[in-house]
Amino acid sequence: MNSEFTVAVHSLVYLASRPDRMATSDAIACNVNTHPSRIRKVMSLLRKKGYIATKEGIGGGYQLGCEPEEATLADIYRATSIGSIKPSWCSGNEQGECMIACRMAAVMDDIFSDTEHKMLQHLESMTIRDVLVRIWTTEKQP
Amino acid sequence: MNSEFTVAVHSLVYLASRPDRMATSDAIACNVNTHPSRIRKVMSLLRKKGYIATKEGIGGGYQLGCEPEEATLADIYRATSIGSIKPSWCSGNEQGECMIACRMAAVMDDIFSDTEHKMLQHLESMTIRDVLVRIWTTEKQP
DNA sequence: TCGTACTGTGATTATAATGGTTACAGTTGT
DNA sequence: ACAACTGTAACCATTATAATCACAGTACGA
Repeated sequence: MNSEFTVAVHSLVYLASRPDRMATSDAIACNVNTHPSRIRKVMSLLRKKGYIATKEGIGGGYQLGCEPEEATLADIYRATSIGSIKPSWCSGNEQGECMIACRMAAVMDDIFSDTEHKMLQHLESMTIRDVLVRIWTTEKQP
Repeated sequence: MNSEFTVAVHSLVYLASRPDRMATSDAIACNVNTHPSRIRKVMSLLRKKGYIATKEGIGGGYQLGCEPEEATLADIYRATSIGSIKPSWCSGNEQGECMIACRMAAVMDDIFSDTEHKMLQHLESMTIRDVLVRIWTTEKQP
């Protein structure tokens, strides 16, 4: 899982928590604890999938483009991190003679793909609203 | 998922494919396509969990310490990659005033932990033997 | 018992991935 | 026109990853 997912979920939860469901990249970045430019990049991904509406120019910023109880973590994962379960390094050698060396990468690909699918099924069960509720009900660590 | 998992699975499948279920780190490294030293490090993790027996000295090497149909990918994941689903970067600020900034990291930790658990349930259903069979039955890409 | 072929592990280096930062063009309300 | 925003690309710093090196320890066999 890459950290764009974390940034995306945090940003959406933050927006969902605001009365007008709006904020600038500066305000979000400050809450997420990263750079506004990074927020804008992630928001750009979310906008393409309709989870965010943007308003440029003065008084602009980002607004939630969906209901918090409708956006699932699976949606967010698909928008920001699809494929990230698979490590970039691959074993074996496609051109070799040995069947194992030659086919392992493809078999592992399938396994990662199946595993990601299972993971998505799980993420499907959690929404942005659920995350917000978890925050409200989690005891602050002493 | 980190690539130690890939190395571990590949190595075990390779061993399982050999008549005597033995090989040196050099032979495994050559098949996996990495450095023998890396293989030895991963084998070290697997040995601690009993999936591998090692024999030092001349004529030594690694031998499968389990039945291929008993070692699940979940076992291998636990031995090599536990926790790797969680990105190293965390959002928010634990010391802050804002509930969201303050608690998001902990909530995301829980989510990652639950998700990893689901992933393990899935990996539980596949064994080293299954991976070997997949390799034997997968058509080589043209 | 010495030499060779192994493993075990720490240290170092090279490379790739990640996150932070800057820069600047485009947009919009005042 | 200008100030306050977003959109994106480019670049730099840091971190993570994989490769490599180094060398001590072990075991077999001549």
